[in-house]
Amino acid sequence: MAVDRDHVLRSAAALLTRKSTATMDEVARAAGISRATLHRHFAGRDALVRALEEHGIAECEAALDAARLDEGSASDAVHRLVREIEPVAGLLAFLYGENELWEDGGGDSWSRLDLRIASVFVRGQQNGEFRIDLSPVWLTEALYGLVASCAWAAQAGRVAPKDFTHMITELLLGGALRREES
Amino acid sequence: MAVDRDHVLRSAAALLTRKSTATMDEVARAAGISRATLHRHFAGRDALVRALEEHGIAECEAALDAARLDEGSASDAVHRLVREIEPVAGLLAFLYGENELWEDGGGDSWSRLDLRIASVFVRGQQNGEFRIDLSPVWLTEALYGLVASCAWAAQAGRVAPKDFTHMITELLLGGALRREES
DNA sequence: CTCGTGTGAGACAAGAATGTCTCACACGAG
DNA sequence: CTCGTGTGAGACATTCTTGTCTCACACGAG
Repeated sequence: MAVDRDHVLRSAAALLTRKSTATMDEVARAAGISRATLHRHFAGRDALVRALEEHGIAECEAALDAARLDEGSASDAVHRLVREIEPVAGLLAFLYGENELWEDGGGDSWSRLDLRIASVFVRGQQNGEFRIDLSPVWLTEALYGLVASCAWAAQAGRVAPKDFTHMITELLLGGALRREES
Repeated sequence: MAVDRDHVLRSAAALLTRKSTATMDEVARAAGISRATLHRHFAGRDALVRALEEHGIAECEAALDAARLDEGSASDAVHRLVREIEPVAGLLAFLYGENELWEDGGGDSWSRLDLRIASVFVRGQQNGEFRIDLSPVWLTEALYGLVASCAWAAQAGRVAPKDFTHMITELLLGGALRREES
């Protein structure tokens, strides 16, 4: 009978992404529980958002670990990264849009994630895989943006969720231009 | 002595992008006016957000007009599009993150914008400029995502605003991979 | 069955945000 | 100068949200 904390957090992220001013009552109903129960698990709105942040960070770190970013070519690493991120894309999209979190502490965790992702692009540039006129910081931000866009578009039914990895990696790595070679 | 409506809307967008739960009082102070004056110009929070949406749509339509999307190659059209969008990127980023707008009416205006942008990608695919395994819908969404990412990153000082057009168009069209040719 | 745990529903007060109002004041036009 | 307009500051009631509490009930373990 215990509430599924993970399910609550995912529902909250999905709802708050669409409607950032949603009340605790709306969050509770979206998760299929009562406001009282939501309050039993999260002291308040702040606590909920902070839990959302911590949960998102933990999931992303796990995804980065699973992606083994240091192995193989940088391109393959990006592929694995996007594939591992897909399950938590909704969470990441919410957190990425919630810029206020980055200001009041907790930014260290995000910096660490940023650094790990950016290092893949650095590696790709150093070994000649990636072009050097686009900074690793920008490529990292762009990855976030594409993941969030794809998550939102999929949630809205505008794109097929099954193409998540393909759409993001192909665009991020290869761009929209048609290539004669390869 | 009249309040600069455009300035108020831009301030509001910039603030609400960072802190979506900001109070009317905070919005007013961010714009350098009193809450009373803000209320004289926008009946309430809903009215403010709706005005923000209408203003954003109008600016984007103007940007699309100025970009002359039907002329020249599709690549050049995308370049012009991004360049014209830059001044309203902050506004667009806010509206893109505020998905709740798309649900309760007004979605028609956005659909029209979507269609105009997507048609550029359709044209590019038809004349062989763009690859056909990435749908125009996705490319449109990706463009939004990249514009929003770049606007946020620039606002946070993580990337140089002057590279706005270059970073977005190069990544969107060419991707991150290094190319031997050309 | 009986008990303990966890939940839903709802009441309640405290607090915050909103919307409206009044008043004083600065400014420009005449 | 005098007037009209638009603004800032603040008071005020209303509404919404929040946080806490109580009570009844469903469920599983024993």
